[in-house]
Formats: sequence, structure tokens, C-alpha cells
Amino acid sequence: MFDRLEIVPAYRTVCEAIEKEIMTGRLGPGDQLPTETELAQQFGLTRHTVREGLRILEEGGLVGREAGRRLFVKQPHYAESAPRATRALIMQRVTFRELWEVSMSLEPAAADRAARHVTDADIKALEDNLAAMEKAFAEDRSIIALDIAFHTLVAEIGGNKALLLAREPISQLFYPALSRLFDHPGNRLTGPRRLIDAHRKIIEAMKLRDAVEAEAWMRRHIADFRRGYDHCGFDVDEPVAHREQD
Amino acid sequence: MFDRLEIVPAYRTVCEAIEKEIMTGRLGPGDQLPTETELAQQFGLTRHTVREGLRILEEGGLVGREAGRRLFVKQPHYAESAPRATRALIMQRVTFRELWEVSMSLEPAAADRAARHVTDADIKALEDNLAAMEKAFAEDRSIIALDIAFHTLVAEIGGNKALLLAREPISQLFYPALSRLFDHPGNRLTGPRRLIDAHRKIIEAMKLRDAVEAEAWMRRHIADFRRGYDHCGFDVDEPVAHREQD
DNA sequence: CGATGTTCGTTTGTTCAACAAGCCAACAAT
DNA sequence: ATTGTTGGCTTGTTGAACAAACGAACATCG
Repeated sequence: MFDRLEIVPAYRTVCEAIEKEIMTGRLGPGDQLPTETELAQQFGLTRHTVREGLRILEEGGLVGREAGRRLFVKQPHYAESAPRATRALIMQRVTFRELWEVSMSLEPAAADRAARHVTDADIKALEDNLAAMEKAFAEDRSIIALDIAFHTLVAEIGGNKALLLAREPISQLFYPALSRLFDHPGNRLTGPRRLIDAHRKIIEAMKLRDAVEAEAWMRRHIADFRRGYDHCGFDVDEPVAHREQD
Repeated sequence: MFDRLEIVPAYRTVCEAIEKEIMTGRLGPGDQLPTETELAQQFGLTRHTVREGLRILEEGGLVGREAGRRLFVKQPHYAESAPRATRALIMQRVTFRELWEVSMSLEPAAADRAARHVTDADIKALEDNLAAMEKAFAEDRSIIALDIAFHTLVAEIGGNKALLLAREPISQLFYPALSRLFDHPGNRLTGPRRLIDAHRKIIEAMKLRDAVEAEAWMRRHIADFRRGYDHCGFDVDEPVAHREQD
């Protein structure tokens, strides 16, 4: 007969009220919010209740601040929602297969788009990344962060905001997977080598603005990733990250 | 010489401390958190400060509560991170083309996976959705929510958690796009008709466990969506949602 | 016996009043 | 010109308190 009544705490209402102002455009990116005291007066609440609402907005990326300074409206960036999504996937024990399958769809598409939009400055950034990777490899340092950065760079060059948002949390989760892979005795050297060579091929295709080749190389690169994983005897249906590792 | 010192407010430290307990597994899903007073004592802070940290965790989906009751550790669900991501895309003025491109990659993959994993109960759910859509169409009600639910259903059947997380925020954003499309005079009837027929084809392929067909029909279905958009004279490079519409 | 009050301890939601600390700008001092 | 100093504004934090919701145990009444 009756549904459960939803009792909404005041701090949540505060949060929604401000969010509404932002989403309807009455408050735009860059605008300053009133001070906590003013907000408290306007809402007819205590400063503390308002603060709890502000904390929620802040976490949501809709408002930000510069070190203890006044709050202002922000454009949420995909890199901020990614860690939360990554955490969610870890806690749900996402498997390598799941991540790989999605990457098999998204990464080639990103490469294709990137090849069509790439500028000379972008090429430079890609080559810098490649050089840094060669250097790290030669000095026996980890190339994992650079690899993930390379793929994010490719996606950024493509400029598709939805794609960036969709792939970022998944991309971040390859860290533990790559880490495992490169720790395996058989892959210690050949793994990074093959990876760097693949990146080089992709960059070459980009230089020629050859979207077909760029996509093809990216596809092979991702496929190769899985082959390496299988080859090491790892189970693709196991969670990539144990919660213990953080 | 020196970098800017990062002054971290106590409430943020609270949040990180608890998050760490969760991510390292010392606190697992279902576990109850200590009461606010206990936490305040343990951290050596005021209840207020602790509460602000808890609000952040709550928003992050790591902890939850049942109506004013004690907090417990939760498994974040992809449906909770989606609205935030959707907001971010809206504020960044994501275009139809961007959404469509990603969907062109993800939806066929989802259909393929679904066809390989589909159970009889899943088929039933899909057919129920189709029937509800036919009914809504016959009664001249909007089918948009049902359409979005259909695609989410397909993705859920596939069971790839990373895919679900990646596609959900994008899927939600088709609401305004479809809304525009079906409001267009030329599409008022033919639009929904074509859409429903496509869904039927996809379901038929699923029944046969024919992954190739399911993927092919899904691909045509998404491609058709864009054709419809172009056909109405809409600019695919315009933002799909104005902030004013919320 | 079962449905309805009553009471109580626990925990969260909210208020009020206050102080500490960081930031900013203006101004004084060397 | 750089370095103190001052003061006002705003956020971060504290403390004590009360209101409101919940759960459980128990009393009450038909």
C-alpha cells in the first residue's frame, strides 16, 4: 500500500540544492560559492550541516577549492571519477578477461580516432613517452606507468570525452596485471621489449595518419597482451587485483 | 626547490584511513563500522570531523546505511558511479558523435557476450522488456527508459563487470538524444517502430545463441540510431544535453 | 494469544558557540 | 625592495548539548 518513506537528511538536501544550481547553469564553472556561513544562513541550517553537504559535492567533483580557500564550481574531470570506478571494479573482483575484452573493443577504436586527429605536438608527446620507456627499460626500471600513460595519451589525442571516461578506470587496472606479467621469469625482458616495439609501430602509423594501420597494430598489441598472460600460465578468469595489494 | 606542501584536512585523513581498512580487506563488505562516537575516540577527533569523512566515503559508495542506521561496508555498484560520470560528461558538453562512437564499440561486444551466456530466464526478461515496449508504443507513452533498460539488460547478461561500468554512464546519456529524436515529426512513429523491430531481431539471435547474428543486429541497430539522428538534420557534433534540461 | 502501547538505551542528525589557523591585502619598517 | 605587522575574512576543528529514529524488551488490553 504505502512505500517506505524516504527520510532525507538535511545535508543531502543541501547537496542536491547546490547541485541543481550547477546543473541548471545558474552556477557555472569558475563561479564562487557563497561562504559556508552565508550558505548556512540562506538554507536556515547550521554551518556544520552545510559542510557535510559540501563534502559530498567536493567528492563528486562538482566543486573544488585551492587549499583551504573558498569553494568554486568546477568541471568534473574524467580522471577524478576513475579512481572510484577502479575501486569498485577491484572490490567486485573484476577478472583479467573482463578488462581485456573491453580493452579489445576500446583501445583499437581509440587508436583509430587518434590517427585521424593527431597533431605534430601529439606525435612529439608519444615519442617522448616511447623514449622514456626505452630509457626505463635500459635502466631496469618499471615501464608500467609509462605504458598506461601511453594508452591514455592515445585516447586523449582522439579527443572523445566519452571514450576517455569509459576506458580510464579499466586502463588503471592493468597496473597489477602488467606487474604480474613482467615479474614472471620468462617475460622479464621479452615482455617489455614486445610492448615497446608495438608502441613504436603504433606511433609510426600515427605519423602517417594511417588510421587502419594504427588500429590494426593496437589490436595486435592488446591481443598480444593476453597471449603473454596465457603464456605465463595465468588464469584470465581470476581477479586481477587482490584487495590486499591495494 | 620546495614543492607546495599539501595540507590535508583531518576529515580527509579519516576518510583515507577507513578506505584503507576496506581496500586491504581488514574490513569487508557487510561489516559494520564502529559508531561515530567510537570512531571519534579512536581517531582522537571530534564527531563532526569524523562525520565529514564519513560523508565522503558514503558518496564514494564504499559504505552505506539503511535509513539512519549504523554504517556498514558495501560493495560499490556500477550503477552508483554512473550518475556522477554522466554529470561529468554533460558538463563537458559531450557530443552525440562521441557517445555514438563508443556505443558502436561497446554495444555489439555486449550483444556478442550476451548471446554466449544467455539463459532462459534472461530471454524471458528480454521478452518482457520487448512486450512492455510494444505496450508503451501502442499507448503512445515514451519507450526511452525501456530502450535504455534493454541495452543494460543485454550488458548484464554478458556479465562483464568492466563493460557494465564503462557503458552505463554513456547509455544514460542517450535519454536526451532519443527524446529529441522521437519528438521529431518524421520520427514520431517510424523511430520507435524500427527500434522495437531491431530489439526483436537481437532477441531472436539470442534465443538461437547465435553470437555473430546478435552482434551484427546490434551493430546495425546502433548504426541506425545515428542514421536517424542525421536524417532529422541534427548535428552530431553538438552537445547531447543542455545543462538547463538537467 | 495477538495486537497495540510504553519505555529505554543506542546511534545518528542537528544546533549553538567558540577558537585556531590559513589566506589576503594593506600598510609600516628596515 | 624586501621583510614584518596588522586585521579581516574564511575554513578547519572542538565541545557540549538536544532532537529524532531505531530496536528490543516489556507491559497492557482486547
